[in-house]
Amino acid sequence: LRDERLLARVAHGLRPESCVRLVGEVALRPAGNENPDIPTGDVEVVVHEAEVLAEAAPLPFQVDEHVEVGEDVRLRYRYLDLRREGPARAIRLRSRVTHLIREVMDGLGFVDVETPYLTRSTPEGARDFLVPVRLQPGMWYALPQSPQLFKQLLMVGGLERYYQIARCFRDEDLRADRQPEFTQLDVEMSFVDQHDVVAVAESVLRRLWDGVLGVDVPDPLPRMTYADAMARYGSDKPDLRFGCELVELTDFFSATPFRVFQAPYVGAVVMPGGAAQSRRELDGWQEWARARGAKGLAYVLVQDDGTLGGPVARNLAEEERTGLAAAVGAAPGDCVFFAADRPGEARVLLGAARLEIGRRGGLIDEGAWAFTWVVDAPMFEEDGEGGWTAVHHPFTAPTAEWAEGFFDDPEHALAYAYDVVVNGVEVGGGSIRIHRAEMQSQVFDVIGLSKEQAEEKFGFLLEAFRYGPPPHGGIAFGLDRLCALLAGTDSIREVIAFPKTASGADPLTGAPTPITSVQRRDAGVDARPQPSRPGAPVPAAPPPTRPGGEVRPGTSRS
RNA sequence: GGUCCUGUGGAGCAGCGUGGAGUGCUCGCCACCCUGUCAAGGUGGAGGUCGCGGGUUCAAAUCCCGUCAGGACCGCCA
Repeated sequence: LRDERLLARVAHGLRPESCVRLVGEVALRPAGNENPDIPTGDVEVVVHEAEVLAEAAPLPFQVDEHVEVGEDVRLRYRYLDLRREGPARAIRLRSRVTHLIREVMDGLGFVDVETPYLTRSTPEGARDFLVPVRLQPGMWYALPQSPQLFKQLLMVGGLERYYQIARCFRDEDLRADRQPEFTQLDVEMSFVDQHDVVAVAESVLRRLWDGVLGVDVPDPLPRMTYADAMARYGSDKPDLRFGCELVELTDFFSATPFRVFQAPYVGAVVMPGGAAQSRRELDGWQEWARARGAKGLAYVLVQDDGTLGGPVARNLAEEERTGLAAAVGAAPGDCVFFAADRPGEARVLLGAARLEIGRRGGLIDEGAWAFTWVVDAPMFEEDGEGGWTAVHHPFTAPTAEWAEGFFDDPEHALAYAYDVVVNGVEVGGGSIRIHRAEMQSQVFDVIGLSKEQAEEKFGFLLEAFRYGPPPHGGIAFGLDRLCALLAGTDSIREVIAFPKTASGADPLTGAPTPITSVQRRDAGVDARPQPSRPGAPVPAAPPPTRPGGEVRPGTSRS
């Protein structure tokens, strides 16, 4: 269209978000018409030709940074949402991240290998997503929870340095930081110890934070032991952007008359200025604690004159009241929260309280980056039925100190297992693997896995390990969590192009959907597997073990 | 499996505690007017089974029970 009046009419009738082709001259705006709020605010286009390539229907929501839109509507029309500046930036940031990762890994001589997405179910750990196999009615693939076993096979295969940006699938409940399919940067290396893996991981993090944010990451990153993290922060992924460390008071209260504090462990965390809270707020903490399965959250208020207030104070002995503030490092005006229980449970509760104190009190420096490694994780934990289960996975090697002793003292045995934590978010985790058969069978013994059961689950890996496997170890990063951190968002949905909602649905496509009876028949969903088929044992009920993988998901455990 | 929050024209909210006419706000949409505009301005208009089902009541968006959907968390998630 060249006629000026027609041009004006076309332009006038256009809705926002229509797709147009314009021909004209770019010119500086006349004085006074500049708009400093937009990138193109200094120039304008004097149009002399216009064509509507595709008109936009009235929009379900305004594609406009100034309007808040609910997430369900955004995801239903994600293609419109992605036209907005924030969402578009998050997706482009992710592309930048994967690019930088490939640069680093390639530069370090790593080989990018794709492992199968249609693979074998391992009946423990997270639930598998299952895929029926038309060619073998009644038989099922599982989508991988991680490429863990394949990457170890690649080490046996002599690849030496493997990485992959791999999709992983876990059929568990969703969270702000958990999707049923998510992406891992998966890494495995041969002839290495923990320091080598840590060094590679740090170069990835360093490049990402520098390349995306221009932020220098400390070199090397700080480390703390798992035991330290639990004792000081009540978490295996401590947020180190603020203090408020846990204080153990078991000895302090060793002779207490207060029955509640006559427990294997008593600890406290101080809320600065917390004595000014209203009764309603203090009651709110009780509700908060009960929502996490605790009986409550005992507290005392340190009053301005140094005496103690609150319902717990009068239950304490005289010398406990006078010495308490000093023992926990509380000042007048502070509130002290207590937990008395078995150490694990109490510390987790105090750790959660600490985070809540940080959030409510505005103690967290939002501009800060607090990195740390958490190392020397325990090898085993109680399975709740009188036995032991692997904390990380059953191929995780004990530390040198525990190489001989782990079998006799599984409770205290430590592993070459390491997590990297950023601002309280576990972004990666890995371990050095066992590559010697004798040690491996000892571990299986500890977790109560018979030779036959081990054979059935991991036979192919154990067989591979008969042929001279190199010592190896690795790590995996949660790519979605890395991107969310770099993008400054709490939800990984923001850095996933088409994420799923809490019920596992995709509001855009409507997935999942029922299938037709024809699809059902073709897929062999209801067919019974042929028991005689070779290599297809009908799985027996699994013993309570938790085999391996990495990037333990977000929530803390005792 | 559990706890909590939310659900009101197309979008975002208020109204709900203490029941009384689908009431209100911001934006969008439609028409017209105006206009060197860029989150334009003016006038007028359309658009809602208050998520759904049941109950209590003379009367329910509001109170109760159930259910569905979304969100946060616990469990779960090697």
